[in-house]
Amino acid sequence: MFDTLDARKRQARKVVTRLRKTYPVAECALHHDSPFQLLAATILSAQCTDERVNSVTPTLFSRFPDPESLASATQEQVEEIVKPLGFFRAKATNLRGMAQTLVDRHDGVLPQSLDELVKLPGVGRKTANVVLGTAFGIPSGVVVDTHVRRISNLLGLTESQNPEIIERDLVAILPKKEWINYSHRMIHHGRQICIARRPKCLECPMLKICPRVGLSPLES
DNA sequence: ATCCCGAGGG
DNA sequence: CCCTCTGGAT
Repeated sequence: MFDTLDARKRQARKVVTRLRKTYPVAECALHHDSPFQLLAATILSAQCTDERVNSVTPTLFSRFPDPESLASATQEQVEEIVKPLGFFRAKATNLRGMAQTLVDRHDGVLPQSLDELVKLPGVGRKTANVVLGTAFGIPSGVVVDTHVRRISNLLGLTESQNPEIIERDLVAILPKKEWINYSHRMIHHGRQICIARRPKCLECPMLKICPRVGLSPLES
């Protein structure tokens, strides 16, 4: 769609402008009171809406508010709490392993580098970028989740389906200042307007710059 | 490429 | 019934 790097940068600028105008406050929707809790909530958010994560984290964090307490929890205790989220065995295992690793190797404190965060059980680039950007204000990359992937493809900002390549493409055309906000706003946009199943194109602030329009019937 | 896993929408 | 929801590990 956009052949040159320059063309994609121009498109990216338009997208960023309209996102900022439409969603002035870009915030993380996962409830948390500490970087550790944000990390735990983000691990739980895999293949599951943030609302559902928020429905179990009050219980989880009231019983296990920090790495030490979560590391000492039993598998059954954690599974019971996270069961409604799906993947409950893997998520419970990852949460406990993550907490145990923090206690054993990091003095119970979150490392502030992508390389170290990614070594924690259940933590990939997406989760590490969320924590670095949102909890520590360190823009180490762009968070690429299902919404960012889908809409970035739709808007012609990348052609790839591979999250790592998508992140590389986005990093190349977005100002570093916008990395964190871009993801938060895209995720919000994906949930409210550009919904995967049934996009509300007629309400979309980016209708005029969306290459999809004209190629297929407009969704209401 | 496949598995983990459950809930809700269309 | 199929798809999607802030993925990650094997």
